Amino acid sequence: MGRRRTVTSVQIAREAGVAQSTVSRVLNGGSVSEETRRRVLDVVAKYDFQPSQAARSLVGTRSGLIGVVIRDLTNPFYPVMVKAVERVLHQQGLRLSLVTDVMTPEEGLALLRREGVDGVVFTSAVQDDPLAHRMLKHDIPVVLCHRTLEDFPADQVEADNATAGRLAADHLLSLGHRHVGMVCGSAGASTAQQRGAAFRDRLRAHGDVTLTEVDGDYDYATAYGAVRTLLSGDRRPTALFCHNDIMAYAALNAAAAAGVRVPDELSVVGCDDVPLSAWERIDLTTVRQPLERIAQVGVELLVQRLDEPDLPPRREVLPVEFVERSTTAPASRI
Amino acid sequence: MGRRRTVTSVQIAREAGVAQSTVSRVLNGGSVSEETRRRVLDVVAKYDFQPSQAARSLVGTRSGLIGVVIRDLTNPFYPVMVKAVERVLHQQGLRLSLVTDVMTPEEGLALLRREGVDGVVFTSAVQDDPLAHRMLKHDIPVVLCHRTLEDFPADQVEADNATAGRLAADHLLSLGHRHVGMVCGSAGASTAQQRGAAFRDRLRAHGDVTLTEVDGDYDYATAYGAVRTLLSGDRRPTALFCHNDIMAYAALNAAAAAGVRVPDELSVVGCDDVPLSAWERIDLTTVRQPLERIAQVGVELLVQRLDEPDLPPRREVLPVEFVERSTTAPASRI
DNA sequence: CTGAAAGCGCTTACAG
DNA sequence: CTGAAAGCGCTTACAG
Repeated sequence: MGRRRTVTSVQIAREAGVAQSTVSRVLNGGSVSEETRRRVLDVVAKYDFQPSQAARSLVGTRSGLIGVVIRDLTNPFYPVMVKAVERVLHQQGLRLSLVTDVMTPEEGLALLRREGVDGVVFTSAVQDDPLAHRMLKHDIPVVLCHRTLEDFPADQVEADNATAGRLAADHLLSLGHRHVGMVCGSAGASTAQQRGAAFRDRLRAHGDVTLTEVDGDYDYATAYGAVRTLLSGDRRPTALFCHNDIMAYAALNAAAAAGVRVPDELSVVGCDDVPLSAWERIDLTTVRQPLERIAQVGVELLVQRLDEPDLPPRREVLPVEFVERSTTAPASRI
Repeated sequence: MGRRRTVTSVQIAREAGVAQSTVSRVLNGGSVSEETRRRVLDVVAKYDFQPSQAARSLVGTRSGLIGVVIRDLTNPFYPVMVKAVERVLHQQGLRLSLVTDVMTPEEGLALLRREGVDGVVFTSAVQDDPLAHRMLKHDIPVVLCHRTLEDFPADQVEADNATAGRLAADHLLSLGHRHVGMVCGSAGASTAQQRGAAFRDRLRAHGDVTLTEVDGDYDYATAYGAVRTLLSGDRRPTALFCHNDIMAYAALNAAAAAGVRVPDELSVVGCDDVPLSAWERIDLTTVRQPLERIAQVGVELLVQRLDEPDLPPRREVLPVEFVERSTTAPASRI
């Protein structure tokens, strides 16, 4: 109880025999004589003085805090994303304020505003995203990473999801699959829309292919259930395109539970290429998304915007890459 | 550029026709007449006013921020831990400030001090942990979750790791394994020490068993390499106890890469029981650690200590549970 | 119950 | 180059 005794710049100043404003100038790179600087820094070092971030952001124009909005941290996709974002932020001297699904969007918005974040990185925006629109309304810079929104006046970075869907379709078609299933991501997610549309178009253009779509909501349990149902039906597909890796893992596991052999009886293609996918026990054929790059470009766009708020909104689309592993095989094997 | 125009309590006060201190009282539950309260809350609602956290923590005695120190977020163990901690903190109205391996311990310490965290949750302390000791020296309350330290005057919560090691040993012994390998966690980690010692003791007590130990450093890549080497040697063990699940996955994958069949040629036991372990493609025999409980008890201990800093340090040990799945089998099968 | 005032620890013009 | 002073947006005694 009572406040912890912390050294302040006033005490540093007193001990160094200078004004408090001089300490501030030394720490923030103002013009100070070499001797004064040395004297102050000695005292700073002696106490390992750290200026209060609260005081700084109260008086300054920046808090140095960036909100990072994700969904479920236990979905293997997000740790990779958060880590990449965190790394870039840290290089820029910025701190991260995490908003996840342990709170409601309203609570998240309130927290981010109270904390006075300089900007927000969204990684899982959905159409009509309540949080994203309201941040913008509050005049807080926003960048959409990974998932994007139509007619949303903010910077956006995404993978070339249309190509991802097309590559997946071409691969399965070339293996001779003619009865195909698609495990879709959340309806409001741009990634699901783009990947799904491109995949669908490609099959349609090819002709002579049956496509069955089920909803996996980008969620392991949902996808697991959907695939089990799909596999127990009488018109079982010979191949599955899943809109992300986590749902592909669900498909792999559901197939195992149903006694359906992969890839002999069922081919599975994912999307993202999370590190797990390269494990021998998984070894998932998938489309790699440049996650590190997306995070890096996203944070860079945001940081630029902090300096120039009136820049027109920019959109970056980053290339994907097909990664063939062992969960796909020719349809003829059956 | 220029500060964003944010509504402040002064403006709320002006519009409600009261003093600024009255707004503060309404928001913090001071004594205010029903009518005044209503008038203020109307204006607060109109602007969706959020009091500045920076100002609050500058003047108040608490920042409401709790540091959470982990290592690598992409190790599947930590997202589960962080999520559990975050959930409990959020229930308590506290915010989390994440420190990971994207920064050095020194940088982490500096950040946590600048931010004025009320306390810190450590999830991966090691003996002589530089950060943990220095936090305490700076008089900041600390709780050690999951991993603990000898002679460290702070609250600590951990699983019953000795029992975990014993259960793993008993299981493998009862299956008839007499040439056993152990993939150890980081030398400085209490979990590795306790699990390792109990496992070792049990084998020694049984007698007639060869134990080969390798270092996996609680790291996927390190464990993978160590197991590959172990499996290519001439005295290949028939069973492996890995000090955590992530290293067990590495063992499973290394075995697959080496063409060693699990469980027929090699039994593998992990420790932790992360959600991944239940996947059909993994289906790992392991010892479950009550992660949610550890997080919850840890945060509770910390929150109590914020109110009563002079409480003697407490230590909680939570029970583990053996989970038999399909990565273990009798040694006689070979 | 309510208001005026002090003060938290800084940054940033403003003088000198 | 350096110091004195204002002020960021709150909470918390202190009067009334």
